[in-house]
Amino acid sequence: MRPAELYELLFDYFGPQHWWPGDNPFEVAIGAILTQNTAWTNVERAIENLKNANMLEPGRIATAEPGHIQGLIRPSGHFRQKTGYLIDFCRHLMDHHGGSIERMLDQNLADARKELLALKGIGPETADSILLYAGNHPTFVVDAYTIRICRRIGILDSGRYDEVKAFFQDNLEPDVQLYNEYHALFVELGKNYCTARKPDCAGCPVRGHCDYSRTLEREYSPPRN
DNA sequence: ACCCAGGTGTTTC
DNA sequence: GAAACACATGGG
Repeated sequence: MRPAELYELLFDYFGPQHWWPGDNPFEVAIGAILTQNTAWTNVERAIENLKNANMLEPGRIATAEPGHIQGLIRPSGHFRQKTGYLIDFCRHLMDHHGGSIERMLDQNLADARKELLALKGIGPETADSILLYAGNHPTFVVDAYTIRICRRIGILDSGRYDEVKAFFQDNLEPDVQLYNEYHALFVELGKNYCTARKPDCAGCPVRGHCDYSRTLEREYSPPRN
């Protein structure tokens, strides 16, 4: 099965996903950091707390007391670590882009990506999420679901981020809306069917294409706690 | 009481 | 390089 066929299958089954939830590019970026290894419902609480405290602004977070931010984003988990990430990110925006994430992302894709990856707490997936969902750049987002599902289906063997990303970008047109839906559909499929360590194939839209039993012994899982 | 969640950084072979 | 571990809350 090719990437374009898989997309069609998933889209026909799940429909449009309307990602990314968020009122503006800055909120999307904050959400991308907060959702690292964390359920989205917990991130919603954290973002709501930031809004209610009138702290969802680059200038506010950049100069905030860490303890203040920690208390607000506590529900999203890893809250001390993520507080540092948020403050560093916002200071960078203030120091280099006048506090405007739009300005930061309004440059060519490669340069913007490199700049994001240089920040502490922003790895490849978070960088690509921000570029795609906040900056409308055509960059394919890879996550643990993407890797696990592709290996089970057997359309891909590598578990390395850059190789998986390249596989999709080499086999699809660089289309922002396509990449947007595709990643969201992988997450939806992963949450509902291709769960970690369990087949759970009843009703799965890729049932019949899946090679779970063969790949079980070298199943991909994210880092354990 | 487990296991997991829209990862990343650090340490250690 | 690649594994292994820390980071942490909330839901199933």
